[in-house]
Amino acid sequence: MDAAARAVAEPTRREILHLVRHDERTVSDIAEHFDITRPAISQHLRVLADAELVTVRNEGTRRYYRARPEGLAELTEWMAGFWTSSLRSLAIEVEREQWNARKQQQRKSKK
Amino acid sequence: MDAAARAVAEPTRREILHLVRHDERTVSDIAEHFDITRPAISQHLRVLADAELVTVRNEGTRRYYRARPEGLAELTEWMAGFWTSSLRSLAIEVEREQWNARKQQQRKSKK
DNA sequence: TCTCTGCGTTAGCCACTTCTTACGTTAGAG
DNA sequence: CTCTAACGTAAGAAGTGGCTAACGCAGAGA
Repeated sequence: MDAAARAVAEPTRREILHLVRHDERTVSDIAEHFDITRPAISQHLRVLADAELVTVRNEGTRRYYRARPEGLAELTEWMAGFWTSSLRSLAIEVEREQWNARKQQQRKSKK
Repeated sequence: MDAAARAVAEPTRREILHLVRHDERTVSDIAEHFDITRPAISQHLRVLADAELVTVRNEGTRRYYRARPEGLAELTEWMAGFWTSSLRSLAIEVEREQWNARKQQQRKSKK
């Protein structure tokens, strides 16, 4: 969750998420919408992928990125539940689990 | 909006927000919960205040900080509205449930 | 008045982030 | 096999962010 929050904090990454929120796009396609170079976009996509906010599909030499709805839903839900004390421990636990899951490079079962 | 997203990206600031989410607290009071110095807390509070996520009340030499619910609500709503309409309504539903739970001041765990 | 408390601000340092340039890799075309 | 397109990655520069130490300032009390 910490990774997702930091990923969304970047304006460029938010624009990228908005671009791939419905359709999948290649890296070059995404890069055309910005003034920065393609490698910079690749690095942003890596951050988004580590935060599990996007998924990738390989097709030949091309890589199609797409927003991962579950990750975004988790982030939104965490945001909404930030205020209630009853959900505090839950949020912390989820954050810890996802941190461990990321370190172990394994997929976590979603709610 | 951009300021709010950046403010929440910091773990320390999220903890601060959590501390003042219900009761107002002084800077020294907040600083006692962390290992960092009081000026560092002041700087974090300034970021949160600039993002309009907290409000201040002066009383003598003391400054009481408190979370500003509207600020977080805007952030949550923006997050929810970032994607598809289906996810949006889901997130709003969750938010409404938790708002009701908070109003009831009950400690029961909710979904 | 003088002193103390509570807090904000500044300067400087260190760590992290973001970007570009250059290079390495893989898959398909010819 | 050679060439090219579409990537990822490494390395370094430049910028940003968070922290501490030191200082400044206003309010309360003796």
